[in-house]
Amino acid sequence: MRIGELATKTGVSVRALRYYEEQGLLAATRSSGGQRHYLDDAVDRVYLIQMLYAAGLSSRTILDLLPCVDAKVNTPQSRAMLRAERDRIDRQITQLRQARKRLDEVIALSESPTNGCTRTDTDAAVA
Amino acid sequence: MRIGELATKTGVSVRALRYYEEQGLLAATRSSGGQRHYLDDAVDRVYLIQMLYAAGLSSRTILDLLPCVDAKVNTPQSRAMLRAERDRIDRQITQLRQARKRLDEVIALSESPTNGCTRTDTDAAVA
DNA sequence: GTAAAACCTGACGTTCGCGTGAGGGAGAGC
DNA sequence: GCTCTCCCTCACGCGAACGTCAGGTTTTAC
Repeated sequence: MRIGELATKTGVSVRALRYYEEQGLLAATRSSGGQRHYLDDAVDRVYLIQMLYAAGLSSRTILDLLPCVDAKVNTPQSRAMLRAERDRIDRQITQLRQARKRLDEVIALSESPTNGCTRTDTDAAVA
Repeated sequence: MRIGELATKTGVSVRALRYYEEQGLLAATRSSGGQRHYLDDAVDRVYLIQMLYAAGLSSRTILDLLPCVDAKVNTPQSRAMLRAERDRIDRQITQLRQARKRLDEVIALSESPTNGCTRTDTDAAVA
């Protein structure tokens, strides 16, 4: 398939797909005219890349990890890298949970009936 | 205390603290010579700001939320904002867990003894 | 009173993951 | 062969959270 189709299938912009290629994350063959052609499994590849981006990994880190995910590389170094990233994600989840907890406390306080100035949306609608 | 002390106490750079003030997140009094002076509770304030940054909130969002955290503002709008951010954090945690799961699968595979090319660090040390 | 820290205000630089034209070729339908 | 859509390669822009000089002032220590 060509780049436009891959873009609509994955919901990722054409610009982003070209950027992924530039970063070495997504390979494509070229037609005689220079246009990119992708195999069907590129769709999953893009999803995977997006997932890792969403997890806060940089292009560089993803580039290092992809060969491990493809099981083409399996060295002590690559496994250490995988574990390091997993641990980083764990720490990030912990941080997020702390922030969430903190926000929850504030929300609970602001919605508590003991707080004089609490007003619900329905109150506001009535008023 | 002055800005340098606050920086070392919190582990945040002097530049960052000045940036927080610029964004309206962190107030400071000034000496006659123009130098910033902070109260002791500024330390906790900085930790809170860092926590919210780590949770992916922008300066602007933090600026909007801080009065709620200080319980100085409690309107239907502010509560909706708090809940919206909490939900965003929840979604982010979900995404992170997915990525973590994916990495874990890869790690399990790479460390599985059925995988021919698995080699532990101790193996490497022996070899 | 003098030197060394520590501090001040601009203001430009950096990184990342793209968005957004500009200007032109490739490919499919008629 | 013509047009229309899709695609190509530069290449600049951006927004966020600071880093990093430059050039000058304040505070502190001796």
